[in-house]
Amino acid sequence: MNYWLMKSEPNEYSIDDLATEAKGYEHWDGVRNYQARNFMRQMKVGDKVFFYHSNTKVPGIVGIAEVVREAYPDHTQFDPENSYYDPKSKPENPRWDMVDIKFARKLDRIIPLTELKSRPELMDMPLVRKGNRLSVMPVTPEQWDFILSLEKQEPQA
DNA sequence: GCCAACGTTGGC
DNA sequence: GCCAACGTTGGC
Repeated sequence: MNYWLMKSEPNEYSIDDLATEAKGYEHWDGVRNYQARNFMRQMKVGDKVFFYHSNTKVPGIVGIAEVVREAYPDHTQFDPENSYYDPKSKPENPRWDMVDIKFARKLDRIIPLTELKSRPELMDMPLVRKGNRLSVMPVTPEQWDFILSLEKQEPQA
Protein backbone atom coordinates (compact mmCIF):
# COMPACT_ATOMS: atom_id res chain seq x y z
CA MET A 1 0.00 0.00 0.00
CA ASN A 2 1.17 3.49 -0.83
CA TYR A 3 0.52 6.92 0.60
CA TRP A 4 -0.36 10.14 -1.16
CA LEU A 5 -1.37 13.72 -0.63
CA MET A 6 -4.00 15.50 -2.70
CA LYS A 7 -4.81 19.18 -2.64
CA SER A 8 -8.23 20.70 -2.99
CA GLU A 9 -9.55 24.19 -2.52
CA PRO A 10 -12.20 23.81 0.18
CA ASN A 11 -14.49 26.33 -1.46
CA GLU A 12 -14.44 24.05 -4.51
CA TYR A 13 -14.44 20.69 -2.78
CA SER A 14 -13.70 20.12 0.88
CA ILE A 15 -13.16 17.14 3.15
CA ASP A 16 -16.68 17.73 4.45
CA ASP A 17 -18.05 17.44 0.95
CA LEU A 18 -16.34 14.08 0.61
CA ALA A 19 -17.57 13.00 4.04
CA THR A 20 -21.18 13.66 3.08
CA GLU A 21 -21.18 12.18 -0.42
CA ALA A 22 -24.42 10.26 -0.75
CA LYS A 23 -22.79 7.56 -2.84
CA GLY A 24 -19.89 7.28 -0.40
CA TYR A 25 -17.10 8.24 -2.74
CA GLU A 26 -16.21 10.82 -5.37
CA HIS A 27 -14.15 11.00 -8.52
CA TRP A 28 -11.14 13.30 -8.44
CA ASP A 29 -11.54 15.19 -11.68
CA GLY A 30 -9.77 18.27 -12.93
CA VAL A 31 -6.13 17.28 -12.60
CA ARG A 32 -4.42 18.93 -15.58
CA ASN A 33 -0.79 18.48 -14.72
CA TYR A 34 1.23 15.60 -16.12
CA GLN A 35 3.26 14.94 -13.03
CA ALA A 36 0.15 14.84 -10.87
CA ARG A 37 -1.61 12.64 -13.41
CA ASN A 38 1.28 10.21 -13.47
CA PHE A 39 1.14 9.87 -9.70
CA MET A 40 -2.58 9.17 -9.89
CA ARG A 41 -1.89 6.43 -12.41
CA GLN A 42 0.30 4.73 -9.82
CA MET A 43 -2.46 4.65 -7.21
CA LYS A 44 -3.91 1.32 -6.15
CA VAL A 45 -7.19 0.48 -4.47
CA GLY A 46 -6.62 0.74 -0.74
CA ASP A 47 -3.93 3.40 -0.91
CA LYS A 48 -4.29 6.12 1.70
CA VAL A 49 -4.49 9.80 0.89
CA PHE A 50 -3.97 12.90 2.97
CA PHE A 51 -6.63 15.44 2.08
CA TYR A 52 -5.10 18.90 1.95
CA HIS A 53 -6.93 22.21 1.85
CA SER A 54 -5.20 24.83 -0.30
CA ASN A 55 -5.96 28.44 -1.10
CA THR A 56 -7.70 28.98 2.18
CA LYS A 57 -7.11 30.87 5.40
CA VAL A 58 -5.19 28.07 7.09
CA PRO A 59 -3.87 25.71 4.42
CA GLY A 60 -3.06 22.27 5.78
CA ILE A 61 -3.86 18.59 6.06
CA VAL A 62 -7.41 18.06 7.26
CA GLY A 63 -8.26 14.41 6.78
CA ILE A 64 -7.69 11.01 5.25
CA ALA A 65 -9.27 9.34 2.23
CA GLU A 66 -8.82 6.01 0.53
CA VAL A 67 -8.50 5.08 -3.11
CA VAL A 68 -11.46 2.96 -4.24
CA ARG A 69 -10.99 3.00 -8.01
CA GLU A 70 -7.80 3.19 -10.00
CA ALA A 71 -7.07 5.67 -12.78
CA TYR A 72 -9.63 5.97 -15.59
CA PRO A 73 -10.39 8.77 -18.05
CA ASP A 74 -11.59 12.06 -16.61
CA HIS A 75 -14.84 12.76 -18.44
CA THR A 76 -14.63 16.51 -17.90
CA GLN A 77 -11.84 16.79 -20.48
CA PHE A 78 -14.35 16.05 -23.27
CA ASP A 79 -17.07 18.44 -22.13
CA PRO A 80 -16.84 21.86 -23.81
CA GLU A 81 -19.12 23.29 -21.13
CA ASN A 82 -16.76 22.22 -18.38
CA SER A 83 -14.01 24.50 -17.15
CA TYR A 84 -11.62 21.56 -17.32
CA TYR A 85 -12.36 20.97 -21.01
CA ASP A 86 -9.26 20.09 -23.03
CA PRO A 87 -9.91 20.41 -26.79
CA LYS A 88 -6.68 18.59 -27.57
CA SER A 89 -7.68 15.44 -25.77
CA LYS A 90 -9.42 12.82 -27.90
CA PRO A 91 -11.76 10.14 -26.53
CA GLU A 92 -9.78 7.43 -28.33
CA ASN A 93 -6.65 8.62 -26.55
CA PRO A 94 -7.60 10.46 -23.34
CA ARG A 95 -4.96 12.71 -21.93
CA TRP A 96 -6.27 13.07 -18.38
CA ASP A 97 -7.25 10.50 -15.79
CA MET A 98 -8.89 10.54 -12.40
CA VAL A 99 -9.32 8.16 -9.49
CA ASP A 100 -12.20 7.61 -7.08
CA ILE A 101 -11.64 8.16 -3.39
CA LYS A 102 -13.80 7.67 -0.33
CA PHE A 103 -13.81 9.46 2.97
CA ALA A 104 -11.91 7.74 5.78
CA ARG A 105 -11.83 10.29 8.58
CA LYS A 106 -11.03 13.86 9.49
CA LEU A 107 -7.97 14.54 11.59
CA ASP A 108 -8.53 15.65 15.17
CA ARG A 109 -7.07 18.98 14.17
CA ILE A 110 -5.88 20.71 11.02
CA ILE A 111 -2.16 20.28 10.63
CA PRO A 112 -1.23 23.61 9.07
CA LEU A 113 1.30 24.06 6.32
CA THR A 114 3.30 26.35 8.60
CA GLU A 115 3.72 23.51 11.08
CA LEU A 116 4.64 21.00 8.37
CA LYS A 117 7.26 23.44 7.11
CA SER A 118 8.76 23.78 10.57
CA ARG A 119 9.53 20.07 10.83
CA PRO A 120 12.90 18.90 9.54
CA GLU A 121 11.45 15.40 9.17
CA LEU A 122 9.26 16.70 6.33
CA MET A 123 11.73 18.87 4.47
CA ASP A 124 11.83 16.45 1.52
CA MET A 125 8.09 16.69 0.88
CA PRO A 126 7.32 18.60 -2.31
CA LEU A 127 4.51 20.23 -0.36
CA VAL A 128 6.81 22.31 1.81
CA ARG A 129 9.17 23.37 -0.91
CA LYS A 130 9.03 26.93 -2.09
CA GLY A 131 6.91 27.54 -5.14
CA ASN A 132 5.56 24.02 -5.22
CA ARG A 133 2.30 23.66 -7.11
CA LEU A 134 2.02 19.92 -7.43
CA SER A 135 -1.52 18.92 -6.48
CA VAL A 136 -0.96 15.16 -6.19
CA MET A 137 2.20 13.82 -4.62
CA PRO A 138 3.56 10.70 -2.95
CA VAL A 139 4.10 10.53 0.81
CA THR A 140 6.63 8.11 2.27
CA PRO A 141 5.53 5.76 5.07
CA GLU A 142 7.90 7.62 7.38
CA GLN A 143 6.35 10.97 6.50
CA TRP A 144 2.87 9.51 6.85
CA ASP A 145 3.52 8.16 10.33
CA PHE A 146 5.26 11.32 11.41
CA ILE A 147 2.39 13.52 10.28
CA LEU A 148 -0.09 11.30 12.10
CA SER A 149 2.04 11.63 15.24
CA LEU A 150 1.64 15.40 14.96
CA GLU A 151 -2.12 15.01 15.04
CA LYS A 152 -1.94 13.97 18.70
CA GLN A 153 0.31 16.83 19.67
CA GLU A 154 -0.45 20.40 20.55
CA PRO A 155 -0.19 22.78 17.62
CA GLN A 156 3.25 24.24 17.08
CA ALA A 157 4.88 26.83 14.88
C1' DG B 1 15.04 22.90 -29.82
C1' DC B 2 15.11 27.38 -27.60
C1' DC B 3 12.95 30.59 -24.92
C1' DA B 4 9.76 34.64 -24.23
C1' DA B 5 5.15 35.26 -23.22
C1' DC B 6 1.38 33.84 -20.95
C1' DG B 7 -1.83 31.69 -17.66
C1' DT B 8 -2.29 29.37 -13.30
C1' DT B 9 -1.35 28.00 -8.56
C1' DG B 10 -1.44 29.01 -4.06
C1' DG B 11 0.85 31.18 0.04
C1' DC B 12 0.76 35.30 2.23
C1' DG C 1 -5.33 41.38 -3.78
C1' DC C 2 -0.51 40.68 -4.72
C1' DC C 3 2.95 38.31 -6.80
C1' DA C 4 6.66 34.55 -7.04
C1' DA C 5 7.18 30.29 -9.00
C1' DC C 6 6.10 27.24 -12.26
C1' DG C 7 4.21 24.65 -16.49
C1' DT C 8 2.68 25.22 -21.09
C1' DT C 9 2.39 27.25 -25.56
C1' DG C 10 3.90 28.72 -29.84
C1' DG C 11 6.92 31.59 -32.84
C1' DC C 12 11.14 31.25 -34.78
